[in-house]
Amino acid sequence: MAIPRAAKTQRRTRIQEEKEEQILEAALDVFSARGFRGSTIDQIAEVAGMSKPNLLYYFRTKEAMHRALIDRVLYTWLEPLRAFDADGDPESEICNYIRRKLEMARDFPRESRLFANEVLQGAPHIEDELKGPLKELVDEKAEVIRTWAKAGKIAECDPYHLIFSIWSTTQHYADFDVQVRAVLGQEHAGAGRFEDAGRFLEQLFTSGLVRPA
Amino acid sequence: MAIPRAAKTQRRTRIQEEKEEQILEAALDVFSARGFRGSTIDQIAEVAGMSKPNLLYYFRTKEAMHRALIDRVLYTWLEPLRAFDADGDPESEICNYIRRKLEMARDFPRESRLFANEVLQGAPHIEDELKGPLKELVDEKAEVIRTWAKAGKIAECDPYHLIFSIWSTTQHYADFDVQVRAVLGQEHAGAGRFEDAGRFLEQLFTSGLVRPA
DNA sequence: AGATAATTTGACCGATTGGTAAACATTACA
DNA sequence: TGTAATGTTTACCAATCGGTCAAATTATCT
Repeated sequence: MAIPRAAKTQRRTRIQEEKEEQILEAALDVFSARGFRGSTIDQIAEVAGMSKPNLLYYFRTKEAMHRALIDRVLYTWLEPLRAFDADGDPESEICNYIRRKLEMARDFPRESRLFANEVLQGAPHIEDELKGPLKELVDEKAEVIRTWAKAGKIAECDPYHLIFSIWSTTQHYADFDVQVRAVLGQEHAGAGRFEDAGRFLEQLFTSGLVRPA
Repeated sequence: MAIPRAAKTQRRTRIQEEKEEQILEAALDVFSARGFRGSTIDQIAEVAGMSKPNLLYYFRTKEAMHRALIDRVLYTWLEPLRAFDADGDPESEICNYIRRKLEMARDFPRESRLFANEVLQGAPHIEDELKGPLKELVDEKAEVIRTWAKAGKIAECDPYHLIFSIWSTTQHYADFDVQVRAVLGQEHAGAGRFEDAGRFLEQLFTSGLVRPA
């Protein structure tokens, strides 16, 4: 008889790791493209290349799959902000953050859309993560920015809204990719649009916020 | 026998206008909160306060409702960009645009989320609108901005990405409202957050892009 | 190899989905 | 007021939903 899933934390088979990997990869595909409610287990099963009951053998419910996916992706997703260094040079720290966030929008658009879908629909499954770990991290980094401003290293500004504006501008290129490409048209919607965006955003944020020496 | 719906364009009863209004209002509620696929006709019917078949008497399908809603909201939604005046003062035109977009994020968050949901999931129902009317409008306004830059009235920058950054930063406060409130916490998430955001964004965009006299 | 545990599948379940048919009720207008 | 058009509801449909179950298959270990 199959082991109850609670016991699986003890030892994990090679098959378990592979299959759970496969499933979460497929789940990322589907959830990020259609949102939680708009996705079906059958769709994920098809993308993962396995039968629905087989998929439900590894994750008992649709919600369990979603939660596992969120947990796996959230840490990575916050990495750029975590790397924000209080001892670094303010201007280059901000530029680095923008650049890294933009790279993530380019290289991991599904992860971005996964969260966007979730937050957009009221964050029913990640409210705790937002009010807990996320808020704490942002509070910490906002304090760093405030310190920089107090020291005259950057312009006085609301650090929270600064962070929001970096999030929104960069993630826009992942979440609203279809719109960006439609507006830019075939000529300018090529791979170069991320470089263009990077140049613009660096210009926007540095000359706006960082005082010239 | 009931008139086939195609003939309804000819004359519209008072009841028709009222009910269609009711339905679209309810549809905006539901679609904006759950996305197209995540919404059900029953939910919309319940919010609208009528039975499902009654609702389907006015809109034959779920898609017809969605399309009618998009059509009705799109024009209004683009109004602020349309008001962008080539003959105005660049700095105040940009500030006005930001302010109006922010007001819309505050006063019409459902409309913002409706489009966000749609675009986020690949814009299956509004691709034509994006590549047609939207692109044309943005092309026109981008040309205005370029002219300003050429005339030395504002800094040289990519006009398309400037527009994108205004869209993303302002709409962020509607689309990601839950996240914004979670991060700001109860103390700072009050009604004042839109004023704070407005101040920050004006600072960001003007001192970054508009050359001092 | 054989026993045991782990994995996979097809058949199936009740609930919900988008949508229909037709009877019924109401309105508008002559 | 009568009647035809309009509006509303009840009952229903096939398809799909998330999820279960037991049987069949495969991997693991002695």
